[in-house]
Amino acid sequence: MIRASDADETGQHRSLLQRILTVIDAFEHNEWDVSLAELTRRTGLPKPTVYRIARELVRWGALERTEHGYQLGVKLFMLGERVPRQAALRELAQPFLEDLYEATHENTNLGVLHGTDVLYLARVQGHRSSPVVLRVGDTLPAHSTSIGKALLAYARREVVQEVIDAGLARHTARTVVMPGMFIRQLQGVVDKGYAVNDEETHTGVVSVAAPIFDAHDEAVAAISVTGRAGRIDPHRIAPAVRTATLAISRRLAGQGLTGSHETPIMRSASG
Amino acid sequence: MIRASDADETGQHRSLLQRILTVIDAFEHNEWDVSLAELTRRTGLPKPTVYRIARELVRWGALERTEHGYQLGVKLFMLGERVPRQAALRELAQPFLEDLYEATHENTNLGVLHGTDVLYLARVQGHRSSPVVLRVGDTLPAHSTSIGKALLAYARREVVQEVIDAGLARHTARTVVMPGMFIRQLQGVVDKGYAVNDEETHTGVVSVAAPIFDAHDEAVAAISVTGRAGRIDPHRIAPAVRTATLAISRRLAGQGLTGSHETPIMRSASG
DNA sequence: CGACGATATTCCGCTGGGTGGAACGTGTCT
DNA sequence: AGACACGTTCCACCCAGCGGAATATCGTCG
Repeated sequence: MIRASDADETGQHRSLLQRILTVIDAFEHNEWDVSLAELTRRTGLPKPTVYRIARELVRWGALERTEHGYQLGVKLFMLGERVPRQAALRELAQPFLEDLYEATHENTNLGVLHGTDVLYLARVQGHRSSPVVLRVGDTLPAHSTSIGKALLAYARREVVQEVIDAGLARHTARTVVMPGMFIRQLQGVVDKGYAVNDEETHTGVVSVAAPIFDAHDEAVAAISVTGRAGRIDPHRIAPAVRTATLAISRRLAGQGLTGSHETPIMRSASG
Repeated sequence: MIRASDADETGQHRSLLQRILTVIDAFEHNEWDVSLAELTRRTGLPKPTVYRIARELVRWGALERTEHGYQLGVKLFMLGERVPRQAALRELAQPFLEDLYEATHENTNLGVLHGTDVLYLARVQGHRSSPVVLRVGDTLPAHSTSIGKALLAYARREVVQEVIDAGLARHTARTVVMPGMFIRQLQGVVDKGYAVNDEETHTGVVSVAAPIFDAHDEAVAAISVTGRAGRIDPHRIAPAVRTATLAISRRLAGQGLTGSHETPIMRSASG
């Protein structure tokens, strides 16, 4: 049996740190009142243990007490905003997202690759936005989003292979699920300079994305505009998206923001 | 002496949990390459301890390895976006922030009270924004910001007293530092329905804010528009801000979002 | 080139912080 | 009142975590 004796798989939590993280991880998106008993159930940890950990986390601010339980605390929000790469990209891209929104009045998004998914870092959302519930911090499969395709088109082969190996899961009738077709699409993205999502994630929703390059010409993020099929024409909007991403790329290169690590942008004055 | 015998003050870290949090807390805003030695210094913890904790946190994703050290990891960003109250308010307010930005082309902000400070939850920032560096997740003293005054004007007496007790620190020549004057200003806010910051935080920067009320008529957040003094007239913009906050308040009440705790907004379908 | 200083990483025997089963207190059903 | 579920406290056991010290690694001097 390959099954190691560690016996984590099912939720064996050796170290305290593991347990703490398990507790925090037990909270789903936007849950506002998880009881201690519920946490005990989800984590599989003994009740007193969860109780103590939760109490300490509350003291720190990572959790907050609610009427009948706990919720994630404001401290985590503040910490999340400190994460350097995310913060830097967001800050740089935001004005351009605004421009795009103002020009199109459709949702505009900023996303990066995170494994085989797209992680959304920022989003400009108006009143009559598309029906899709998509929050900053959420992830979607890379192969069925315009941002994902825009990034994969310029990514290393292994990354693309990883996505294909993970399986091109079908979400709608139009989702591209054949590896050959998918790779051909990515080549098309390089040719045109932008990627289109034609109802491949949600029926009735289309989007167009273009990549942002850093100083090393690596595609580190992408911007997309999303809207209802029929109401917007991705190919007509594409030039605007490209204009924005080119501008951002230029700034990024100027500031020296590099690839996945080492982010010398906005370093403190001590440098 | 009030000083408890706990002996935390200087950095006595009894429990492992304390230590972990100390390590995470050691990261400042947007730091992208903190060495292990530096963390050791900041936390005051033994080197091997910091090393082990950092390694585990990297495994989990709360930290990431960089060329010569660590930075806060994407996992924290994702967690931060899960925090229910912040996420709910942001999502609700964002379209209106966009409206205000489009109408004024000045920075628009969403903030809440956090102790005696204002915590900024969202921000719409254009190209020719004011010179003030203000990031989402940052805090500023409540008494010298328009959002802070808008919220304090409707807050309970104790909260206002707390701010005054903390000291009305002077930031510019125009900062209101006299308690009596300050309280009179807050009464003026209630009369007019909006609060103005007239170069009280940064010279040359003015702003105007109005509060957002929940179903219990508690002021839970506020929206502001910020711009260079002379270029914008707070009193002229105020009606637009108020229109936005009234609309948000109505939606908030409709969804039943309540005060500081228990946030039934967007609860999962199980409810 | 070798010595030095600063850093990252590993080692290992000791110990006290964390553990979790059990008991207790409280609120809410039928 | 009894039954149940939940939050909270207790306490004796014990192993996870500790941290001083040793080792490895790197860059930078004289």
